[in-house]
Amino acid sequence: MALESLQLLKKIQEWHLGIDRKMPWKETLDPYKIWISEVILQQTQVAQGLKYYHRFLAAFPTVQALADASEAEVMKQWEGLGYYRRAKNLHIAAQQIVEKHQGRFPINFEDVLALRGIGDYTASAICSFAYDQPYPAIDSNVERIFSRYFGIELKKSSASLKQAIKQIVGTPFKKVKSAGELNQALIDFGALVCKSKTAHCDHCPLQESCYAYANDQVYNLPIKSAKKSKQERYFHYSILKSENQIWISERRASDIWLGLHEFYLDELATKTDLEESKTRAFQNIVRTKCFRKLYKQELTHRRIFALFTLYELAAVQEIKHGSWVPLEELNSKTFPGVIRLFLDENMHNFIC
DNA sequence: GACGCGTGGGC
DNA sequence: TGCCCAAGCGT
Repeated sequence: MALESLQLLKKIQEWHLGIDRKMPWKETLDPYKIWISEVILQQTQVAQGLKYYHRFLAAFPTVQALADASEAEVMKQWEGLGYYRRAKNLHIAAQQIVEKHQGRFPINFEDVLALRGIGDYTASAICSFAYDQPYPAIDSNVERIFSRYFGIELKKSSASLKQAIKQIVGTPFKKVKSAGELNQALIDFGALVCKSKTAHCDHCPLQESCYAYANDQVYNLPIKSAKKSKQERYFHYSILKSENQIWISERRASDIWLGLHEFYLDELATKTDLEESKTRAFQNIVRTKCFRKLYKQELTHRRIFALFTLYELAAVQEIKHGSWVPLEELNSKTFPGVIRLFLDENMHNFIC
């Protein structure tokens, strides 16, 4: 028999008393720092985000500092973390805060939710952690706990599952002492006990009343959506070099790697096309160097293959949608993983 | 509601 | 190895 929701929440809070999961953003009530941590942690593991959290706050200690920075500086701090729209949106939201809230992070839930890149989860997390407002922060950890415990057969990440959980916890959430601590307890419980792939049912305090455990459904809940096949894409990059400058452009379309830089790109239809791709006819080519290695980068829904060719040109020439930058400045630009890897391995060869 | 968006780690 | 997943959001 399942516990009443208030009892369930109290059990999880009780469990949390014995947990010591130290993280820097737990040590502060500064909504700015909490905001940055929450955005970094969107779809990102703590171990991966920790370094970026410290670096980002050192570079931009306040909302005002972030708003005043250039987009390029913000992107550079985010390089390697992925989901680059998050960085762009942080920058936009900082400017929203300066314009609409005099640079002070808003306190009202609706005002927080209105900021770019902040959805229901992040607004709830910030308002409960920083201000102790009674909003349940329903992330994938929390979905998993309730879906399993009560046997809610709804799809992971679906609005219906979130709504069902809100129904269950809405009233009890207002009765517990600290909403922030409760949200933290739920997230930690999902991350440490009711885990996705290796749940620790053996020492779970809720085992005896858990629906999924009793019915052997732990790994079937919440319902997973059907996996899509991974599409492959084939990029041939021409690195144009002249007078010790390199031509780069910024990715602007609604595509992967928004806001990151790249070299002159030809996208090809097939892997054979890429492997057999000929050198290109740029003007005034002095020398051509083909790098034979086929680079590969796995994204969640894509597999990128990339080949690189270096062209030394007699003179800098105007090419649309990009600009020439000194070779020494290349490392200060922001590149996707596969280009960064290529540069790290080959940049010393650029000196002809 | 479905899809696209990155990277690193676990098994 | 290949596949799944991780403190989601915007379109």
